[in-house]
Amino acid sequence: MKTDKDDIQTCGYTIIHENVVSDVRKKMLADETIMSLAEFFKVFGDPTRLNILYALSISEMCVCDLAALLTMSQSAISHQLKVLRQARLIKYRRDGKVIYYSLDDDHIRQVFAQGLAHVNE
Amino acid sequence: MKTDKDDIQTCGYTIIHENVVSDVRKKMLADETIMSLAEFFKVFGDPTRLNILYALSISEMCVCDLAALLTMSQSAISHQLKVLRQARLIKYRRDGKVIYYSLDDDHIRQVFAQGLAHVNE
DNA sequence: TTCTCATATGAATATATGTTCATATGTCAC
DNA sequence: GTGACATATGAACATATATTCATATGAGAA
Repeated sequence: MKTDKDDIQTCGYTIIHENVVSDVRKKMLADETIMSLAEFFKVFGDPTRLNILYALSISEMCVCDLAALLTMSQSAISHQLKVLRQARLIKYRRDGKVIYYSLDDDHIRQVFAQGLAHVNE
Repeated sequence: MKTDKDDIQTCGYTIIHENVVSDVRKKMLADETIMSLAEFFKVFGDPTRLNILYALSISEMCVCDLAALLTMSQSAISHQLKVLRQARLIKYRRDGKVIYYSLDDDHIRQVFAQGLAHVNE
């Protein structure tokens, strides 16, 4: 029967605390869950998208309004809106030629709040 | 005195709803705040860092333990730990040759919870 | 239909980012 | 001091990503 010592190499994978590692391993999140979480937070990791989300948390807006507000090209805004749509964070409605975007997730404001709590600590 | 119509061009910056835009503009976050927020969330936007943070939310761990747990190189883990340190999300203590990392932010678990709420909806 | 305008999207480009590899640092044991 | 080991770090590389540019789509007006 092998002892702990036998497993210790150069830290190619020295498990210094086997019990801790195996214990934590049991409680880790599933890979897909981690992946989904990372995708979710990645969306918040860009200033443009944060600005869009924050603006939409104040009022429904059309693409042109957002472009004017953020002084960015319509194309850039549209591309980011697509990302936000795919993340199921925003929804839209069409009125003639104009498309109005708004938030489609209840957690967004809370996520903002928690981020701000960290930033303003 | 110019009317709204005068401002409408090709949408190079057509402000379709001037009142909405000026109204929202007043309530927007400061640029630095948005930047800090983006930096904060960007840290959560990577599976490796999420795994590390989640593991540390269960137990304090050393670098080798984390490498073994996540089946990644010590170097890769160290680099990500540096990112997490710079984001002030983790702290460490030294015990001989071993360095133990742990969470250094109370919001982390809540941020996880909110992310999971979105993912599991 | 044809024109205009609001929006969407594909391709290209520049920049950011995660991992690896090699090496450096720091601590303990001898 | 020297050697072993845990960790840190700089450079290189490959991949991801945000914006721009050009163009396409879709809807109302004439």
